[in-house]
Amino acid sequence: MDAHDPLLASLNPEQRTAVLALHGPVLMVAGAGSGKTRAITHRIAMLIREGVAPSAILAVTFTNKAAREMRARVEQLVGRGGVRVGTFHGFCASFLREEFPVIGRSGDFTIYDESDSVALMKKVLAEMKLDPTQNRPADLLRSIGRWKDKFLTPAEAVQASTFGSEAVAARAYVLFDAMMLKANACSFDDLMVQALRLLLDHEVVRQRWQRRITHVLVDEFQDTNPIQYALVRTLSAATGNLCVTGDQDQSIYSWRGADPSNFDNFLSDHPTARIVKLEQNYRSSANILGAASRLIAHNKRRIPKTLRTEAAPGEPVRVVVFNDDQEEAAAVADSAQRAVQEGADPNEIAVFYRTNSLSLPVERALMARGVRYRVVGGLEFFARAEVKDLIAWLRWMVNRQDTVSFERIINTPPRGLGDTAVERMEALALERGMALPQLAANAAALATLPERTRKSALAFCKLIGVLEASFQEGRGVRPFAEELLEQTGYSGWWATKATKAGSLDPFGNIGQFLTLAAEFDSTRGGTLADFLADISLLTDLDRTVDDGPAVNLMTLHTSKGLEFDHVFIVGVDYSILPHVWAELESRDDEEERRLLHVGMTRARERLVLCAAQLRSRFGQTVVTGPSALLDELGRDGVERFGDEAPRRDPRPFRQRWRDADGDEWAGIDAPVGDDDDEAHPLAQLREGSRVFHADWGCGEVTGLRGAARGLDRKVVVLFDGNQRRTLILRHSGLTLLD
DNA sequence: CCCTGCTAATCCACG
DNA sequence: ATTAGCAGGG
Repeated sequence: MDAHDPLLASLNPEQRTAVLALHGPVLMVAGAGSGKTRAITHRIAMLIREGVAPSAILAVTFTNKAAREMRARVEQLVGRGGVRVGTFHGFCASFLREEFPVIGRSGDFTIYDESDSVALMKKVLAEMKLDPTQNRPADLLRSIGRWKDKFLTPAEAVQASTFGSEAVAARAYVLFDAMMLKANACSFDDLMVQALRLLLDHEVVRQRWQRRITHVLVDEFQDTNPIQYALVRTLSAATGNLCVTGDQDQSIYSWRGADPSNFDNFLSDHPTARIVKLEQNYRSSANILGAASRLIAHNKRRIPKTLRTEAAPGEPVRVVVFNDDQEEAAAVADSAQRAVQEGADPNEIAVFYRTNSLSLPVERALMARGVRYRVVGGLEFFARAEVKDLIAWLRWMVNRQDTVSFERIINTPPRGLGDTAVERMEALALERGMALPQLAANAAALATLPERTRKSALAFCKLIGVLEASFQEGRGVRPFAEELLEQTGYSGWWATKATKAGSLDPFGNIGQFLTLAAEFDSTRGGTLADFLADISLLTDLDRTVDDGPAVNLMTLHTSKGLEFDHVFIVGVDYSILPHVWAELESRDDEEERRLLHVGMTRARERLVLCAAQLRSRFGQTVVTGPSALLDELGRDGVERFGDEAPRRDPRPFRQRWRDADGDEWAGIDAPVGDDDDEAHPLAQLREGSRVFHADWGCGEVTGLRGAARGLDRKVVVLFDGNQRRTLILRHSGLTLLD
């Protein structure tokens, strides 16, 4: 091959092999920072140069962001677009929008996110007459999700589950899916389940897509679940042109059904597959790579792999243990600020953490120093009430069967159609054999309602008429959204409400949403349904416009696939990493180790790992201390500060205890026997007792709360001077005055 | 029917 | 520490 070929010149021999293996099954094992994206994009460019139509190439990435980057790089290489690059969810959504009519469903379905699904699950529970506190909707949805990951139908799940809570979940699954169908909605899991079912059950569809797509590439293959693998396997079955890329050491999504044994399945399904290994690391300093490699070597179930580097050792990896999370946050913020002052690009600085809640102290510390930052990922924006309201209105305009959205908007803003009114309308709808939304849009049918309800319902009905009249496809999403905000009276209502709640900029999020709509109108364009399908699959990560230089904050999971010059990882604490819940789910620590490994290998030049002895949790301070994983980094090229303390004994942090009354509660230590506590002077404290506190003075106990017993209860005190405080009795420092 | 104030639950990760 | 959900008064 020609070494001067621009598509090959910049590649090492391993990468060239990957690029040149154009047809047939290929497994690319690519360690962190080994130039995998480069190999994939050059491979796509090569395919196009060899005459494959761009639209016949499907590249599946893990995030929208990765998809955008890959698309841009391919376009830059070949000078033209058209390659199908997207996430599994994105591909399936557009597939279903086109193919649902084959089975008589509308392509204008609504994609339900987690909170929408919870709302629907609550209706399911109501129908089943189950108590939502006993059967938590989110738990049921998780069970259903696991069945869906395994491609089990509701009927099959019922058959497979005889045991108590599992049987309840299976019955909920049956009803939930029926209601989803009625609402013409799909959950994130459904997108893949329905797409695969269509492909498998309908030969016409299958052949259409197998002809349409001749080459399939999958990135982050270690994080695919069985359904996703079945999807790409089916799509590529006719040609066998399936190229998967991944690294088992970066498998961090087993909790959503990802199955690393897909690697083995791929090889047994494709015996002729070519295996290419990329083991040259181009990203990190030798010290960073060394520490990360020593860490991951502690995993037992792993094919040993060694990443090479030609980089200099660089500065040492630093491990710092602080007294508490405040100190930790302050130190990280100081260090980031100093780096910026010394000329570093803030965009090249990142702070990672295991759980989203850990971002808060860091955010405050950065804010206090005036350092600009952005929180990457998450759903904060799309979870805002006003954004959800507006989306619900738009959704319902497209899909009148969407009950979850309907119930959100029927009385938003308030128009006298509260719970009782809606119940009455539901009853009437049932009587008339109509769907509720249908009824709401039908003036004649509403005539029999009681005076007040009827008036409100008719007004709503009229409003729908006005909105329908002003809705014209092609005029753009933004103008319609603006009109909707006015016609429904939402703008005025929200302004008063938000101002009362103390918001300085009540239209901030709505404005951002409108900008998003305007962007859609001016770039991609399309119907309102297209727009809704797009934004349903977006996270805040994708909404981030170029907002200038800022330090990046994100979870370790979100960091996958990214790289930064400076990386700080906070909260490498006992009970946080490995996270205790991972233990409770009887998952071993290997995935948690991989998670830290992923975070570490994002760093190019500078890596700092932080832990704290004390950390605030639910507003209270708990003892944590450095994680045992920090011992596995070795000494070579690693500098430690404040990390001499012995590790805590590995007792699960969230140990469950049962008290004398049989009530279960969670805590660090075993409950102190009631016998000991009985003797304590505060044990006599009752509602109405007079008490004294060193900081707050005298006061009166107005209540005792919480599931705990004895001195572990919370006590509410109204101090003289009208200050109300809630304290844990044992640590309250109160003196009983009576 | 709407608003207020109190209570209980929350925080493991993602599209 | 924050917030969603609920009971009781206007």
